[in-house]
Amino acid sequence: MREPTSSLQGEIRAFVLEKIVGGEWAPGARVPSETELVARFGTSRMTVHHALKALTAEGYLRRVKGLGTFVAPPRAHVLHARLTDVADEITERGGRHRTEVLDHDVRCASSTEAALFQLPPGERLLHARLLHFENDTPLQIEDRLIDPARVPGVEDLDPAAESYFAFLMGKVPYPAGRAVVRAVMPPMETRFLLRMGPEEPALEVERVTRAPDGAVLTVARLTYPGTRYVLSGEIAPPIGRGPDPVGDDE
Amino acid sequence: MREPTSSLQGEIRAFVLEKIVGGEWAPGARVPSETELVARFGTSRMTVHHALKALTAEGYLRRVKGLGTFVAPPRAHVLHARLTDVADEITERGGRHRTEVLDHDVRCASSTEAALFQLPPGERLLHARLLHFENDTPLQIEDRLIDPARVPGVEDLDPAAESYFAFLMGKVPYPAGRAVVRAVMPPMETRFLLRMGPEEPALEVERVTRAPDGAVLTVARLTYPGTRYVLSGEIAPPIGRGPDPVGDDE
DNA sequence: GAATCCAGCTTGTATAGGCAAGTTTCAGGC
DNA sequence: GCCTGAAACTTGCCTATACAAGCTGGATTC
Repeated sequence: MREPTSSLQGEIRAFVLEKIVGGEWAPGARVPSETELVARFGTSRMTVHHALKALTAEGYLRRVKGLGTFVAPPRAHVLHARLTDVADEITERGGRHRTEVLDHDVRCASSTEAALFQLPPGERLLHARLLHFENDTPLQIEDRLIDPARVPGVEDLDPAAESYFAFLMGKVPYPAGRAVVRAVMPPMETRFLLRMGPEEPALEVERVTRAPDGAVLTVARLTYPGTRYVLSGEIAPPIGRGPDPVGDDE
Repeated sequence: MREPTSSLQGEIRAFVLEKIVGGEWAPGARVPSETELVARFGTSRMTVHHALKALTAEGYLRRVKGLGTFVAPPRAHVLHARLTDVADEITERGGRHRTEVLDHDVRCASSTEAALFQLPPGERLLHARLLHFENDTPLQIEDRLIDPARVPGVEDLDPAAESYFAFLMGKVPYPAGRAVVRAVMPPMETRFLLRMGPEEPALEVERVTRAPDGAVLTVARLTYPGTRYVLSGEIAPPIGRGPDPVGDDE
């Protein structure tokens, strides 16, 4: 992470960050107060304040009104793994992507499906099952349910032409949600479709996508052959999001 | 995500964020300039400026000097999965944790290991293989290599008493690194140790942890029984980190 | 001794002004 | 038409000041 020291804020930021990641200031330790840093760097308090506030938002510091600034205790690391469109992923590494539609219908929600979507049972749900190929080798089975009432126009979409991922991204650019990653032994049909070996496990990513208001838009189960796909990402300390990053414990 | 409108910055932030996540302002669209928002909210420019800057750091906006402020194009979603200490994870959900040491020795690095650590071959490496139990049921095999030259005191650690994760966290609180998650069919010995079923796959997390200066500190391979463990996390748009969050493409 | 209050520290927030630096646009001169 | 340059706009950054709100510790008072 390169640190621009071109600005005064950047200088203060680099100074504090270096002490933290270098271990000189241990987690929980007191950081010099704003006025002390003002004296050290000869800047105005606002400049110091904004440098420290930025580091707080990034999870390195913890500030308590009336008390002072402290090095945040890192209790966990976070894996940041990109969940991209499988079509993008394939074309990005120079492959050829093709979609085969296995199932595509509108059904009435079963009781479990209705509970998942927090809808009354019997509500209409769009269901699609797609097989994604990379250079004519199957790479992913996408099993997806969508609430068509919340995603207008999705019923007219041709999944072979435009992916649901891209379509939903266009409709709801900033969704929330959860995902679960597991290792499974898939059923015979899946093994056959993905041309998997007799002992080969599958990596399964199941994700629930919600609109900003909390309503479930879509539930997707993505199945990959274990020998042909891995999930990878960067590791970093947790990042604060929004103006109220603390207030969880203690 | 609750939004405090108690402050003027919070009001402006909520106003802009609501337009973005609500889809009213599409990705790439122009956001009112600072002076326009000043006129609308009747605040000083700095107040508007800091509200917009915070949203930029969180990845919602993109600002170009001389041009204006725009809604950031969300190109991918990111899975934020916490990688915690198994011991913490188990005790947090009320379980009893116990560690069994399978292997614990100092060896000379093989050529592949040396390449992994970017060290000359034959350098001393600490190797440990641990079996973690939750209520006497095996949950994880931890296979770990550590560079003792970079982690002083690690050779005196008793892995059954304190986890390497916690020890390393104390030594290098803010590490960097990468992790890979895959589904595998583990060898016989692993299946036996983890008491896995005959057809049960395993979830494997392999992570490389580096010091802030880039040197590899430790490589860990964590193996879980597929039916007893899943990796889960929140999904959110990518977050900018540091003062230079863009500058990658276009 | 115990409770109270206040001074002195801390951070949070907002204001008003200024200058720098980048982009666009359009008028003017060639 | 083409190039040039200035004006007008944008964001980036810094300063100086002010007040609010929260915590701590010590002096005061009971």
